[in-house]
Amino acid sequence: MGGDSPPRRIRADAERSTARILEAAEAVLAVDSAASLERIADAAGLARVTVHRRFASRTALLDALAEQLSQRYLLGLAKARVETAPPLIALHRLTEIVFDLKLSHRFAVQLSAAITPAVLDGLDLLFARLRDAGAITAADPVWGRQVFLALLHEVHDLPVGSPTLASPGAGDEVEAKVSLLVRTVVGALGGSDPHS
Amino acid sequence: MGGDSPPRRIRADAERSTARILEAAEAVLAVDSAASLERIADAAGLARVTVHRRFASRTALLDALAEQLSQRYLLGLAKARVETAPPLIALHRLTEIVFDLKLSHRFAVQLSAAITPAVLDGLDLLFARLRDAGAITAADPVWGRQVFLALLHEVHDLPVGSPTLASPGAGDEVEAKVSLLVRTVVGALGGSDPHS
DNA sequence: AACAAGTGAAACAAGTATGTCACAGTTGAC
DNA sequence: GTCAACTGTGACATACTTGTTTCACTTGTT
Repeated sequence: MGGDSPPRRIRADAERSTARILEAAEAVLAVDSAASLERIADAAGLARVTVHRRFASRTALLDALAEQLSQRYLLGLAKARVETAPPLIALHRLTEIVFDLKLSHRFAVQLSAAITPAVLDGLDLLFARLRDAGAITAADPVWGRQVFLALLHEVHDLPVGSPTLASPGAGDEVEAKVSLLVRTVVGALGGSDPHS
Repeated sequence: MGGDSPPRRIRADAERSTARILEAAEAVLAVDSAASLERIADAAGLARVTVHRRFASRTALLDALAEQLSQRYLLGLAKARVETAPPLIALHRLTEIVFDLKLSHRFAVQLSAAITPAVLDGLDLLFARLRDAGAITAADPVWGRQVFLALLHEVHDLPVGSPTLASPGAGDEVEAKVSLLVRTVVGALGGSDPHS
């Protein structure tokens, strides 16, 4: 009784729509996590029906979004060479990469499904390596991970004029934030200040 | 043309209902910030109509809740003697008090109206005093306040079995969390470890 | 005891969000 | 160019939430 799945080709058109919907959803939901599908569709420049055609339900859209964010985190962990690079360097690089994603981390974390076990494992490994290298004294990598994620938000949407970011030279804005985060996290976890 | 406000006595009955509704709202909204008034009414053991009688609208309920939380924070700041006590002691005491409130801080902060300017000022004063006393090196009290609030969440709902909380003796559970928070915040803000 | 205040049940109205459908027109793939 | 896939418009059904009103009943206050 096997009805063959009809040979439904997916047009390049449709795939672009899917991408635009996900993009719009990320932006809109970051501001208001209860935003309607209509507002997401508007932001994507598409009709609401199209959203329903690409995603069976609101939940399906949320799931797809979580999956996408999760993939980005995993890619970031890989690019930062969390497993092999000197852990302090990896932490610095990972922060840079995550900032570059420019996604709303507050939303990403709130969307618990985006932080998959694999992502957690990667982060835990990083903080275990930081501990083993003596960069921090906090024994529990889970605690390190939580502190990192919590402070990530705060640093990320820190107003640009903040005195806290005042860098000596007319340095890079992002670089200042990354340095602040690394310094703060390491300090919070009982490390000696890795200052120059 | 001044119509006297009708001499409407407020029965003790009604005041209890109001309190129960606020209590239930705090608990329910902490889990799901978009929970319906019906679910709040159920949690309060009252009918939905009664909620509407005590609070003109959903917004009015939210406002009242924010007001209540704000008052608790202010009382906590006063009891911790943020303005006069040695700042490190005040930080420790304030953390204890806020934990005792047992309210969902994640929700309280999300409910931005609860953190009124007066509360912010109190916190900023505390971190300015910590800086002046040399307990921390972070110059910007605003940054200190943000770090404090962010880490407050993490420490507050830390699982009890966490290795991070392992205290030498069979010490107080809350005391361990308070110490961890103070240590972490001070470290994050560049203070020398106030360890024994 | 008397009266005002409070409550629950039930019904109602209005608004909004989700999800589906049919139809006509457009666009990509071969 | 042909056909299937894709899209927008408009309409529809359903469900949920907020807010109001009426009525009968209970409870606090004096």
